[in-house]
Order: sequence, then C-alpha cells, then structure tokens
Amino acid sequence: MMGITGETVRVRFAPSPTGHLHIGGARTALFNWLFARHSKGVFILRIEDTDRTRSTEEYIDSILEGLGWLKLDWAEGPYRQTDRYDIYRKYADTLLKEGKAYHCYCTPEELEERRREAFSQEKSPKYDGRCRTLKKPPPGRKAAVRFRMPQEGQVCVDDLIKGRTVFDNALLDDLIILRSDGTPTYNFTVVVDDVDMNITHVIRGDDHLNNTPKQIHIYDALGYKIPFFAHLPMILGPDKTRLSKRHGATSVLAYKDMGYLPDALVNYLVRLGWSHGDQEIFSRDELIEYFTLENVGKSSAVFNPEKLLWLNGQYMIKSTAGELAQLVIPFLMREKIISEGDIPDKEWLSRAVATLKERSRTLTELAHLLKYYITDYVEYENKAKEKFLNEKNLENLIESKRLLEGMEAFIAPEIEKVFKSHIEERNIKLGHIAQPLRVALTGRTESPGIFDVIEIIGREKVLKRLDRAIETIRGSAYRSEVQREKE
RNA sequence: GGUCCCAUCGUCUAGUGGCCUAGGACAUGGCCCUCUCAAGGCUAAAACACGGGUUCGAAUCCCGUUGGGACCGCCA
Repeated sequence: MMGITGETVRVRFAPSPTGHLHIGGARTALFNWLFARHSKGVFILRIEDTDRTRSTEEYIDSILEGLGWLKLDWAEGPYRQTDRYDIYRKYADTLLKEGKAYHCYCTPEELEERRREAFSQEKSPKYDGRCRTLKKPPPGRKAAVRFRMPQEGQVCVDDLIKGRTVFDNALLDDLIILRSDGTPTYNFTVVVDDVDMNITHVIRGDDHLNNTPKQIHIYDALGYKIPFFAHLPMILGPDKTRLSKRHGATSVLAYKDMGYLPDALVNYLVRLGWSHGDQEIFSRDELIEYFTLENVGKSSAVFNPEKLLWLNGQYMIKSTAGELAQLVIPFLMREKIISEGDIPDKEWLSRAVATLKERSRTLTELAHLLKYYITDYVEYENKAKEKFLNEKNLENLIESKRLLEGMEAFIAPEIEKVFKSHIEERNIKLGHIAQPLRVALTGRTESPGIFDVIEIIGREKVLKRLDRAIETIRGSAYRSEVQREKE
C-alpha cells in the first residue's frame, strides 16, 4: 500500500544511545513499527549518537536487545550518525555558501551567561543574533555554524495527531548546526537524515513539537519537501510528570528481568494513547491490521503498572504450558530453585506450569510457585503451620498418608476418587483433609487443586513430606509436653 | 518569563451534534463458583474541570478561565 502521497511509507525510530531503551522510547518505536507494518512500509533504525560524551556502545547494544526482545524488527539500519559526518558537513557547507547559515564566534560560556541573564530577567533566552552580520571573524576564536532563521512570517505544522499549529518565525532561534569542533547537532542531523533516508512520516514524542518549525525551515533551506509529522503524547509517571527513572523501572529490559512477556508489554504500551473501541487484548496481527494514526489520542497518559501486571497475567494464561515452561527456566535458575546441571524434565515441568499459569502474573511469580513442586525441603509458612500442622490434624494427616500409600496409580483422577469416597464415608468436608495436606506438601495454604499437587510432586516426595509433617507435629507436641512439665 | 500542547471515573480509554440515564478495562467492595488460592461469572461505587456562547439539541463546535505538561543547550 502507498502513503497519502503515493510513495512507499518510510518511518524511523531514532534513539540516542545515552541510556537503555525506556518505556517511552519503546512506545515510539512500536507506533512507528506498527504504522510501517500497517501501511506495508519500511521501518528504519537510526542511532543518533552525535553526543559523543554521553553515547556508549553498551547502550546501543542494550537498545538493540530491547527492540529485539519486543520483536520490533527493522528493515534498514541501524544507521549511525557518527558514520555520516561527511554528509552533514556537505549540507552545512551548502547552506553556508548560500548565506543560509553563518559562522558564530560566541563561546559556549558567553552564551550560557547570556541565557542565565535572560532567565533571571524573565525574558526569552533567544540568541541575539550578534554574529549574523559579522564582517570579519574575531581573532583566536573557533566558529560554530548557525542556521539563519527567517525573522518574520509564520510556519504551520500540520500534525497528523495534533492538528495544525502555527508558530511565529520571530520567536525561532538561530540554532547551531555545527559545533565549533565541526560536529553536527541534533536539529540539523535529523533533518538531513530524514531527507537522505526518504522518511515520509516523522512519528516521535510531542516533546519535539517545538523543534518542528525550526526543522521545517531547514527542510526549506535545503530545498526539500517536508514529511508528515505525527507527535505522540508523552507517557507520564503517577505524579503526572514525564516518566523517568525516579518513577521506578523504566528500562524495557528491566521488565524482561521482572518476568514480563514482551507481547504483554507491547499490548500495554499500544493502549497508552491508542485504542480500538473497547478491545483490550490484541494479537500482533490485529494490532497491525487495526493500527492507524487517526486513533491515536492527543493527551498524555499515566503509566499504570497494575494494569500491565494484569495484562501480563492474561498473556500468561493465553500462553501454552510448554512455552511458559521453557521461558521460566532462566528464572528458576536465577532464583536458585534449580541448577544448570539439573533441569527438570520438560514434560513434567509443563504439567506443573499448567497448574500454575493462571495463578501467576509474571514468570518470576511462576518460578516462585514452582518452587514447592521442585524443592527437596518445603518451608512452612508460619501461620499455615500453626493453623494446620497441629495435634488436631495429626490423625487426619496419618489417614491421608495411609490412603496415599495404598494408591496404585498416582494420578490426579485416581487420587481424587479415593479421597472423595473417603470423605463420603466419614461424612466430612474435603477442605478438612485438603488444607492440612496442602500445608504439609507445599508449606502454604494456597495452591492449585490438591490432587494435581499430589500428582505433580509424585509419590516418593509426597510420602516423605507427609512423614516430615507428621514428625513436626509430634515433635512440637513433645516439646510442649516437656514445657508443661517444667512449669 | 516566552512559545506550544493537553483536559471524560483514582488510572487507561469509548464517544466525531440527538443512539448518553456517558460504555469498556485496571484497581477497589460485594456475591456466585469452590478443597485453598487463582482464573471465571455477576454486581456495586466511581468521570464529561469551570464559565460563557453557537444550536431545537453539546461530553462532542467556538471563546475565555482554571489546571496540568513539554520545550526554550556548541543535549537528543
């Protein structure tokens, strides 16, 4: 399919590697990716690493890894702006030659001083243009190159999301396009690259909306057609300021480590600012099919970890036990529940996971629950032990053990049959038997259905755990006996 | 200080002048299911920031007010 102009849609995600891929960046990437996929266009990755002091290789790797984890693949790139200095210089030279840019000899210190001055007088900190008309360079200074902004008239930004916004040219700054060391700056490189890479739609955060009029003038000066712009609203923290590290985990890979599923994160992120009627859960294909910029909202959205957790739980339920069993292994190792040389049987693990996946909202939670199926030594939760592993339930547990010992097939339906007829005979409720048993086997008062638990833990371990529970009761009974005698 | 953006339940949102007594989802409370916990089902409470217009009719269009946010770098 073609874009509105009839050409193939080309969009880009252009992160600067000065940090990990964060939630906001990931959503920008996602919307670009979705837009490209929806319109059968091309998604390009470009690394904006012109800030040499803050950009690192580690961050580039981390961003790539984050995008890979979210399965946002790119058709071109990653391009690197630091590989493209020649191109920017060439364009800058042209502008200089045509008088559309000029040398500026003010030092960063001087500019900083003037800016502070302007702020303290509550005036606009705009560059005063003193080098605009300079006849000859002052001696002993290195020049930066500034873009000559038009000083009168207006520019319109026709934004696909925000609509039309009009800016007065008089308020626009003569921005620096080449630093005094000859390296290019952001507002210049974006335009040159977007032109050079034939970007048709610039989809980015609305923190760039104010940059757009300046960039439009650079397009004009370069003699190029301006692309479509779509400025996405910001993602906010609970205090309604732009989401940042102080709001907690913002790195995409941190969510991976916390046991979130990439599809769930993607689904959550897309619903921040975009909707399709009342639908909450979307497959990738549905997203691609339904996604349009018209349905992107104008207002910023507060990031809500609770809803993400819920969504992740939904994706856990939707995943197959086999998939989850595979995914949970690294978490089991990290939590020291298993070791590298002792990975549980895949089929067994899948059965165990099947009983737990609707009880865990993340892979981390799943790993923790899996612990009582795997471990050799169950830890009793204090309250659970007090309430159920006591003399009152001693006979009860001995009875359960007897029942289980006599069992031929150690599978849930058989176990259930035996226990059900047992409680019928005695005219007691299942809970009466199940709860002490549950604590004896898992150490806690909540778990999947008791018959499944018994089957999965398996005959040998079940009987051992029952023995230990019985011993525990007897032991503490003995202890309290001794205690009484002492008194 | 200047410029710009934004405004529906606590949060994400539906809503494109009459289908709105404002719908869905998360979170919260209650009930059902039930061996516990989940999951699931039902249910309750919860919002059109305010003020003016326009119109037969406004959450929806216009203006203003208020509130919030972003940007104003030889950062991106």
